[in-house]
Formats: sequence, C-alpha cells, structure tokens
Amino acid sequence: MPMEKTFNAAEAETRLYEAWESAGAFKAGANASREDTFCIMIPPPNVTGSLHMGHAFNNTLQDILVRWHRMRGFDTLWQPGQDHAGIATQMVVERELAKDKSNQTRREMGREAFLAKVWEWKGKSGDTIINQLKRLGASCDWSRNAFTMSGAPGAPAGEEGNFHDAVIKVFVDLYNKGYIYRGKRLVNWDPHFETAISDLEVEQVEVQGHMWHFKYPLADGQTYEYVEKDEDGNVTFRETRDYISIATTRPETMLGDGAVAVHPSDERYAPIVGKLCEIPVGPKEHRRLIPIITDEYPDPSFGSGAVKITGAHDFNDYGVAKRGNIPCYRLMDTKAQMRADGAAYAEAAAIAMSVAKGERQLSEAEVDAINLVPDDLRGLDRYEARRRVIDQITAEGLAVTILQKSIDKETGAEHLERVPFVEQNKMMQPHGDRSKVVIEPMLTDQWFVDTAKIVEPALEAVRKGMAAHEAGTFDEKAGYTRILPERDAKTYFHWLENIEPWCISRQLWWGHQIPVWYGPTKDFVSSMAWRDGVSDKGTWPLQTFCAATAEEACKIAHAYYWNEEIAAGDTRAIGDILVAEGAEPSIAGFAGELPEIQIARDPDVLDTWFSSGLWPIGTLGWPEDTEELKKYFPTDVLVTGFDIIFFWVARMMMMQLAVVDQVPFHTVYVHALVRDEKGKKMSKSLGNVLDPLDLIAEYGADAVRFTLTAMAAMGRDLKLSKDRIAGYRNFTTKLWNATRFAEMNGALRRDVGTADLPQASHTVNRWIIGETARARLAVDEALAAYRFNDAANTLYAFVWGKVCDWYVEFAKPLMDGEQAAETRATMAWVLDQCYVLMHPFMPFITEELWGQTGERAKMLVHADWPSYGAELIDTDADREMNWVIGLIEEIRSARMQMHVPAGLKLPIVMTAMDDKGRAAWANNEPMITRLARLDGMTESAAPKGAITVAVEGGSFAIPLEGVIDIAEEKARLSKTLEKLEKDLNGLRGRLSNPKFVESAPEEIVDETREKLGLGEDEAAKLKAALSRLAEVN
RNA sequence: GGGCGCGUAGCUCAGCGGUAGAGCACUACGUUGACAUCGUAGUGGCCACAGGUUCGAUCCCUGUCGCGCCCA
Repeated sequence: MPMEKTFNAAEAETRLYEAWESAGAFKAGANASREDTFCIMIPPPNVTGSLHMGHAFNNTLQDILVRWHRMRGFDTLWQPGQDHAGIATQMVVERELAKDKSNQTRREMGREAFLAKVWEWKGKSGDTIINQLKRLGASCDWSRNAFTMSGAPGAPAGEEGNFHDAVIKVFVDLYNKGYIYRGKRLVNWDPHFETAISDLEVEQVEVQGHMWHFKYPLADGQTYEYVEKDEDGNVTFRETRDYISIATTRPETMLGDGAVAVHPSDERYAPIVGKLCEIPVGPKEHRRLIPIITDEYPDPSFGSGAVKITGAHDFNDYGVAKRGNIPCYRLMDTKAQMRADGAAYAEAAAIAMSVAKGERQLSEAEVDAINLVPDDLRGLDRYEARRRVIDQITAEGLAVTILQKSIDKETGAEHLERVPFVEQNKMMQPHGDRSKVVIEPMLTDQWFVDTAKIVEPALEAVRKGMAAHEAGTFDEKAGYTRILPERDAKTYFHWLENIEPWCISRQLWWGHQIPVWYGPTKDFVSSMAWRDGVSDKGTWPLQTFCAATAEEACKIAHAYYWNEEIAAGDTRAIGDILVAEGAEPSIAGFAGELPEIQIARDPDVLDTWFSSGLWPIGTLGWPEDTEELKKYFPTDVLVTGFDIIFFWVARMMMMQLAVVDQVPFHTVYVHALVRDEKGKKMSKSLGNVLDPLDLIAEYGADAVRFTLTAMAAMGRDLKLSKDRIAGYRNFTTKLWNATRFAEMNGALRRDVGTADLPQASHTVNRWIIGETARARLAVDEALAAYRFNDAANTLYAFVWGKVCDWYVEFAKPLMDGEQAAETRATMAWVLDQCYVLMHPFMPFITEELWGQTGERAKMLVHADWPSYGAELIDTDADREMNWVIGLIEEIRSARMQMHVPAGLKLPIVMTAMDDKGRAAWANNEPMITRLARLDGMTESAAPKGAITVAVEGGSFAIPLEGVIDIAEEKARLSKTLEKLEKDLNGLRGRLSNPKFVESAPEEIVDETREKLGLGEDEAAKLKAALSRLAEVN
C-alpha cells in the first residue's frame, strides 16, 4: 500500500506511544548494551497541574537526552513522578468541596476525613499530567512513577512506596544532628491559608501605598527644642515640641509598638532619647508609654527620621526589637484579624506599661499572651482596624495635618482646611504566591532548617564543578556539579552565600506531618504549677521529642521523664511513668498512682520543598539500599527552569549532601522561560497562554518539540509563535515526502530490513554519505554540550538543505543509469540515518517512517545510534559536489536575472576549463543539465551576446543572442564585480600589512592568499566578459 | 538600592577574535521522477554608541545610552 500523502500525526501519535509502552521500550535499562548508566529525574510537576508550555519545553529537552542515550546503549532511566504540592493541592480540594454547599468544609470534616478527600481527588485527577506528558512523547519509565506523599499514613492502596519514610527519616536525622530547630520567629504568614510560608513563596508587588504622619506626645507633657539644620549647619527650622512625629504605612500596628527608634546620629531627637512617649491611640485612661531608643536602622532622611517599632509585625522592626530587647506584642490572629483573646485591654496595657518602665520582665510566652488590642477594635479585620485607628487619632488632633485649599461645591467659595498629611507612595507589598493576599509578618513558633550549617558542601561542590568545567577537565564521576549556563551558577552562589534559615513548618493538613511530639518539661511536671491552674496549657513549657514513629517518641519521652527524679522532695514520688500519645499534652494520675503523661504530636506539616528536596534519593528507594539506588545514583543531569534554582536545585544539593554525602547530579542544565511571541510571560490573566496540547493537536507533537528545541539557545527566553511551529510542521512533511519519493522509486530496502552502508562509487553518493557523517558528528557534539538548538538546526539544514534540496534532485537522473542500484541503496541508507538522527527530536514521525519503510528487527526507539564519522567524509567528492552546486546556482541566478523563461532550455558553452572542472562536468552532466535547465554543452570561445558564468577552474557562457538585454547583463556583471573587488581590496589590504603577515597564524595568512587568488581569477573572468559585451555594442 | 543579563537583516534569534548567518516576513518567477505544509531566484546589516587592547573586534576590556529579569 503506497504511503499517504502526509503524516497523520493525530492518528499515529497515540498508536505509536502505546506501541512503545507495550513493548516496555522506556523501562529502566531497556536497550542497554553497556555498563554506563544515564539517569534523569523529572522535575515533578504538581499533582494538581496540567501541562503548560514550560513543562513541554522542559520535558522535550529531557526526552531528547534520554532517547539519545538509550539509543546509544546506555542503561537509561528517566524517573517520573509528581509532587504533592501542599498548599496548591489543599487549595484545589477545598475549592472543589466549596462548589457544593452541602459539603462540609475542611474544618468541619476534620483532618482525617479531609485527607481522605485529598487522596480521593488525587486518585481521580492525578493522572492528568501523566497522560499529557505521554502526548508530548516523554519516554519516562512510568512503571516507576513516584509521588512525594507515597507511603504516608492514610495513603490508599496503590500509593504504597516509601517516600514518606525517607522524608521522616531525614527530618529525624537532621534534627538529631542539630540542623533543624524550633523557634518563635517572625515569619511570612498567609492569612488566607493560615499558614507560615517561606521567603521564596512571597511575591513583592508594587502597590499605591499611603504614609500617615502621627504625633506621639512625650510623657508628662515634656517639651524639647526641635531644630533642623541644612548641610552647612545653619538652622533652618526651630520650634518647641511636646511630641515626636512618626510616619507609618500601617497605623493599625501602632497598638503593638514597643518603642520609637531614631538614628544615633540624629541630633534633632538627641534631647529626648531615653524618654518615654505615648502611643496616641486606645482608651485615653490607659494610654501606653514606650521608650525612645536609638538604632542604626532608622534613616534620618526618610519621613520624620523617627520610626515606631512593632517587633511582631514588621521584619525590620523585629531586628531592632531583638537588638534593643523591646517586647514584640502580637496583635493579630491567624486570619489577620485583630486579636480577641486574653485579658481585657486595661489589664494587658497595665502589664505592658510596667515593662516599658522597666519594672517588669516577661518571658516570650508571656509577651505572646498579652493582647494589646483595645476592646473596641478586637475581632476586626486589619484594614478595618486601620481605618478606625486613623479616625480616632485624627479626631483627637494628633495626626500631622497640612492646609489644603478646597472649593465649596455649592457656593464655589474657596477656603483653606486642615487635613491629615497622607503621602502617596509606591511601595512593595508582600503577597502569597498562591493565595495572592497580603502577607502579614507574624510572630509564631515554627520549625527551621539551619541552612547555614549545611550550605557549605553545596557551594563547594558547584565551585569545584564550575572550575573543572571552565578548565575543560570536567569529569562526570568526580563528585561535583556544574550548572549550565554559567550565569545560573552565579545566581546559585549568590543565593546560597546569603542564605537565610529555611522555615519548613506549614500550618496545613496535606503534607508530611512533622515527626515531633511535645510534653511538659520535667521541671514543670514537678513544679505543681500545672495543678494549681495558674497557667493554662498554652503557656506550659514544653519538651520536644523527635522520632520517626509515635512508639519511638513515647520511648524517648519515657526515658526523659523516668531517668531523672522529677518529683524530688515531693511526697508524691513517682513509681513509673506511662507516656501516651494524645491530642494535647497533659499530666494526670499523680498522688501515689502511676502517673500518666500525654505527649502530643505537632499538628504542622513540612514544606513541600522539604520532601521534593529529597527527590533524587527518595524516588530510587532510599533509605532502603535498593539496586536502583546503587545503579543510578548519583544521577546525571537535572533539566530545570531558572525559576526553581532556589526552591529546588539548591535544596536538593544541600539535602542530598547532608543526608548521603553525595551530589545528586553532575550537571544542572537550566533553561529559560517560554514567552509569547511578543516576549510577554504567558499568563492566564493576560490571555496569551499557548496550550501545548492545543498546539500538539494542531501541528503534531513532533513539530512542537522541534520548535522548542530549535529555539532553546542556552540561557535565553524563547518567544514562541505559531508561524514557527507551522514551519517545523512543514519540515516533518518534507521528510515524509522525501520518503515517498524513495518509495515511488523503489529506493526503500523493505526486503533487507535496515539498510547497510553501501559501497558507493558515484560522487553524489559518496558526497551525501559524507554529509550524513558530518551531521552525525555535529549532532553528537551539540548534544554533548547541551546545545540543543545547534543539534536541531544541524538536522534541519542537513535533512532539508542537503538531502531534500540536493541529494534527492541529484538522484533523479541516476535512478535508471549505471549507478541506479547503488543510488537506491544509498538513498535507503541516508533516509534511515535521517530517521535515527532525528528520532530523539521528532520521535513520532520517525518511528512511523521507520516502521513503514522496512521489516525492522527493532523499533526505532531502540535502534543503534551511529558511530561513523570523519572516515566517511570524502573530500574529493565534497569538492566536486560543491563545484556542481555552485555552478547550478550561478546559472540559475543568471537566468533569473536575465528573465530567461523558466521553461526554456538553453545550450551552454564551456569557454575554458581545467582538468578537475572537466572531470566534475563529465561526472555530473545529467544532474547539471537537469537542474540548470540546459540543453547540450559545446566547447568553444565565448560567443558574442552571451551570459558568462565563472566557476573555479574555468568559465561557461550561455549564448543568448537576441534574448538578453545587454545593458542588463552588463549591470549584473558590474554589480558582481564591484562586490568582489570590495572583498578583494580588504584581502589585499590585510596582506600588504607587514604586521598581519608577521603576527597572524600562518594558516590564516595562507587562507587569505588563497582567497585572494581565487577572487582575482574570478574578477579577471568577469572583466573579460564585460569587455566582450562592450564589443557587441 | 544590590545582582544577573540583553541591544546583530522588517520580525524572532544564532554566531562571540580572521571581515555576517538562519527561520519567518517581503519581491519576482514557477520548470510533470516526493513535497504548494512546495520549488527557484532576489531585496535587506557602520553587528546600540564612544573609547581601549590587538596585525585584525560584532566577538575581549572600560564607559554611555536604551531594555529585561531576579533580590531588597
């Protein structure tokens, strides 16, 4: 059955992918014929995700590397999997639940039931992205598909696996090594998800901000001389003030102020440093006083130069508060509403007052328990509270005001009015990258990785890797890592050298629950305070027990309580202690009975990136010592986008080195972003998103893949347009039709299966074999250097520019001559090589052509990658064919410019020719005649009224008496000559410069001389032709 | 403010010490051994600007001007 006219991608792609899968073509080690391994870990897409252009790009590049290695016989594994994506997934499932009002909310159904819902959702929708990757042609070993939550408690059947074990083990190990700690720190709090998030999950967005100016009256009506001076020390302003002016963008946080700070060098405020001032908000009778302190942080030139310090709600203030031992009063709850808990304001304010006066010291927990929100503001949203605070202060006359002209709408009369001074400023405001709500800095207890302690090996490994890469001594097995392109290594260094502690606890349910249990400290147990009801459970001092399981935790707790004499001196001494796991810590059963202490598990889960940071070892079965781990770890290449260098790459480096003391991969290839054709980031809100699945449906997966690859110049964003994809779809059609030509001419070797390299005698065949070898060398070299675009462009130029444009055309007249058999064999071989070399880039159409053109022993996906090279390049054939091509092009060009009708065949006259040229002509006459539309060659002197075609070794004339316009031919020749002379002058100039001849490398000088010689020959011919034309007239 | 890049044909971009390339777009013409998702030919560039290093600079160095991105 003859081939269809075009490739039906939509029909073939699914069929071919299924064929590969059912043959187990992608299984780890499939087609392996050598010991070397090659392993790539897929950057796990979110389980909620669907394929976007970035995935398509990222996975195309990985697939090329994987298919290339597999064909070369490496023991290859492309490890796929998905990330449980804590916040994103919890958000999606909650949103799903909310669609039906009869559903319980997350909190109503409780943790266990909600998690069951998430697993259920994962079971239903988790395969979406996998199926999409298959449409792209990704040759992952799906039988090993991994999931970062596999094996977690509550995981349903089919979600076994031990990723959870790995995560828990690492947490416990790092905890025991002292790399993980818990502390009350100011963290980025997402009020929508009610969880802490890491710095990286915060987006700074520029918004129009407002800055209010308020007066903080000095205590006891004190006054001071406020003096402003210019640069030369001349007084420019002076007044007596009984207040200090404060500028703030967040008036609602004034309620939690612990101090006012000024710069130590700021002379304006020197007289009042150390004094107390009053926060101008809250009930008049309970106004709080706070000290005026100095700190390096305030910028004297910004605002009034004085800054209110609210340690619990601002990162800069927090630093000042820590340095100055200023209490940090938390004002908001987890929803960023003003706190409504604790004692009434009067009581809380009284305690705070005594702290400010230095009469009292509070523990951290005691400070946190104090609610300084006035009773009338409690429970309000932070923005509502802000409005009211501003109103109250303004009403009291403590806002800094300015005079503003206003016009009465009724009367049109102008009058001046005092209005609060509010500056309009653009400011950067932090937002949650998922929730898009404004992040609230919040003082909470969180878990942190002490990254400073594990960062050094991660830096060192890349420093060494980059040094080796630059020196050209890079060794994949040397235990270091390089990052390509180099620029991204700089980014990596910059971030790691300035790394901050990593907040890893999240107040979510979907994730790995932190393996830590809390119980009261033994001091506290023996203190009896717990019995006296003095403090509620929230402020009990706690002891931490970190263990992989509850049983283990109980054991550790037991040892803790038991080994020490916890009730020394107490008559109710303890016989034994029963430690049990409970919902919250408790103590019971004293007084002679066996005491019982309940320890309670930390309800928080780990940051998703903590688990994905273990992806390389976790997917290979660690902590078990599996065969795969031994074989494939460390893995080879990580292909990823620059946007997750910090989130993921850096953390994988740190964690793998901390846990197994090895780098996870030797090379990180960082690719850029896919943008729309105008260079805009694709985003749903802009509506400029190109869906890779739509494009695959329209143009075929091969065209989409090839487009992305051809545009993948290292480190540069790529602007994707449909025109470009259509162009590469046309390329697939071109290859298809070249095959059809071979089929129609009996040039397929269906009989022998795979075509062997033929013994070719004809120049044309020897030439194309050499070109094929060149292409193979160039593709391998490009891929080895991760220059995907070079590889793609090489193939495009070879297949279209050499095979289709020239070889197929040359072959036509050879199909029934002496060399017919040889030419058919060569064509079969060349096309096979095209399929093989193109397969990593365009797997579908090449596999289809491979299947349709022969009885093959193996599918193309497992075909052997060729190893031939320079030995197939025949330089004589090369020279000859380039001469032929040059001649044909010259004649075509001349004809076209002389407006010779395309269909008209012309005779040609050889006016002069050397031996080589004669041989070249003789060997290729049928091709030249056909392609240049000639009709017979004679030898003689140049006739009058002919066009001249100069080639290396001689020249031709095409008599066009009466056909050509002499003037036009003159113009054509003159133009060519002019251009040539310009080049020649450059060459002459260089050669006449003695310094050039002295200093330039010999080969460059020789090359220049040769060029000049050839050029001068050609110029002479052109001049001769011109003078002949002159004779005609 | 700190860091990292980028300014090359109308557009999108390769190239990065030996005198400039591709694709698309554009113009003209279409010749039966596959292909109009095609073929042939052609137009088009002081390689942002100014200095420096060099026999030689689009390429290396310095500065200027534009434009991105990341982090504050």
